[in-house]
Amino acid sequence: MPGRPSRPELLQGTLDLLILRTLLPGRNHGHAIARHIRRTSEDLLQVESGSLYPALHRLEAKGWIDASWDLSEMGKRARYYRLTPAGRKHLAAERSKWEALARAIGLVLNPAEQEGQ
Amino acid sequence: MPGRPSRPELLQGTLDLLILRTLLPGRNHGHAIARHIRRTSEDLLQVESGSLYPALHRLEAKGWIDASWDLSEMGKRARYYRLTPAGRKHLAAERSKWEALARAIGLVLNPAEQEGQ
DNA sequence: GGCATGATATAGTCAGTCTACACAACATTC
DNA sequence: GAATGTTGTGTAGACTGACTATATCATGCC
Repeated sequence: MPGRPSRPELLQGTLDLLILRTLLPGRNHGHAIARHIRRTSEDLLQVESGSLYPALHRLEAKGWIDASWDLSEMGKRARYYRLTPAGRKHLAAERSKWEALARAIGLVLNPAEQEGQ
Repeated sequence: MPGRPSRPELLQGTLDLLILRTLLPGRNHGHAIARHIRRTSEDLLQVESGSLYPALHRLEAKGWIDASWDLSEMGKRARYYRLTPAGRKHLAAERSKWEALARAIGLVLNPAEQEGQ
């Protein structure tokens, strides 16, 4: 019986975005994707395997990425994922949705101090 | 039987933050809180009542806000909410959590282009 | 009476992240 | 050859919280 989950570190939906972005320069496998996200976020974002793999399967099912087995740099079998053309488009769309959302929330948190109530 | 929900506009957890922030200058009622969020976000964020009221009850149950009945500017009965001292602290904490998260995601989306892999 | 508006509320659905485990393959070491 | 560590993938189950849809009530107005 799994214990009490503390509330999610990551906001729902952003993980897909981070994974797709990580795959933009080229193919990669799950473990390395998680590592890359952790490192580029300066250890702020830690993607656990219980979030990572369901997300990868989800993205593959939707056709944003495709996968094939290969060997990792360490010589272990690993599943390499790659952005599909559709995934590339989707990434661009999700990215601007994120920018818009972050900006909107920023507006509420720090309003532009217009006059007129 | 409720229909198919399109995916959430808002990311999980952010609504609480927006509500608390809206109450920072002073007390307000639900309808007006939603209106304020919509306006200050330039209509990007639309909080529906099915999200709003559960969130208000949740925040009240946690002790971040308290409530009393009164009359709105329009002469209708309305439930006015006010930040508690604990809520004020919680807002500050949530706010910096949001800033950190947004920054972390920004780092992954637009890495700082350091040399070295 | 009928209708629009302001305001609060709840039921039920669903997506997605979390914790906690499990497991396979290989290398190293004793 | 047994134990151990590392790399890598995976699943089960719980939980949170936002969504759609709908209901209710009061007031003002024609």
